[in-house]
Amino acid sequence: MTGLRTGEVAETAGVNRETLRYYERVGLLARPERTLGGHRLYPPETVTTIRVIKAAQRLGFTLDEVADLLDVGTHRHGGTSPGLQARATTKLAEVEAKIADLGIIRDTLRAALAAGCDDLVTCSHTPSCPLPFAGLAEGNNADAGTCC
Amino acid sequence: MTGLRTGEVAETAGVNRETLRYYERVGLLARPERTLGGHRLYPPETVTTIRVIKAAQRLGFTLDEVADLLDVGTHRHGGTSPGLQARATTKLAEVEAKIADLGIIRDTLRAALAAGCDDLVTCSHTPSCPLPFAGLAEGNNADAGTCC
DNA sequence: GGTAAACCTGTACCCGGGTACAGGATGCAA
DNA sequence: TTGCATCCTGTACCCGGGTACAGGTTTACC
Repeated sequence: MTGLRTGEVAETAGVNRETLRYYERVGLLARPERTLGGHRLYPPETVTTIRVIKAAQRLGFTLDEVADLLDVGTHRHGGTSPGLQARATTKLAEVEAKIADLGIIRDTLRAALAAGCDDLVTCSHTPSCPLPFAGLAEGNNADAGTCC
Repeated sequence: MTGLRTGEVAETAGVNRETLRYYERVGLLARPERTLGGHRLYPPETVTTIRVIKAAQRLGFTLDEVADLLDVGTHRHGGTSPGLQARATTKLAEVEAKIADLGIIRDTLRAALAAGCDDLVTCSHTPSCPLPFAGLAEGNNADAGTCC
């Protein structure tokens, strides 16, 4: 009847105690044994599971996806859902897209700094402004040249 | 007593009508004039304001920050808060940090794919596994050996 | 056997950025 | 004047990922 208690697991894994309850609630952690008095007794590998969850989360997976991934690991008999390799490939594409997107944003911010923009509303009327006020088709033409 | 009505502004600016009410609620849009019956009558520049908001949002600013930026533009007399240049500099650093972070994640996913990981739980017990189950923020990149 | 720390439960709340009603009132054209 | 589109208000809900009580047990140690 050994096992780790909530506080021990939480501290070892570096998460809040409430987080353990939360993970149990949403099905990420199996319901552990209990003492006679009702206190949770976690098997030691729970700490590993939580680290796995946190690592996957850090890779960009949502908790729902992590739950699927853990299921894949534990009872992958039917093979109905794609495995980690397939999901990682998908996720990699997402991450790369996000990086590209942020690259554009970074370049835009740099351009705004270089152009000396200091007032969004003025900029939005200035044709030479690098900020992407997409589709300001009509509207009055302000002076060209230096922005804002 | 002319002006654009909610639906016109929403459609022209490409947002939901409810979003206008929401922006008004949180102080991003000034409360517009009303008809005698209580319908909102927006000045035409509201469309521009909304586009500015959306553009700033896309650059990574939160709505709170956008509100500040718009205030800076309209009554920047006291000069108590930093201007767009300063904020953009800060935001640029944040974006660059996020890009770097995602780069690590991308590399990790690639390593996991290269190593053939297909089971998180097994991986977590395998010393050669490239997945970062222990230390996350330290930027440890593993080489792709065979895993799992 | 006393006391303090740890634990239990349920419920509500937080963040940001909106969206979705329901039930009335207005605006505008025919 | 009628009919329908549009608009009004307030309130509640959504997403993800937790956090924070309050009020009551249980466990551990001395």
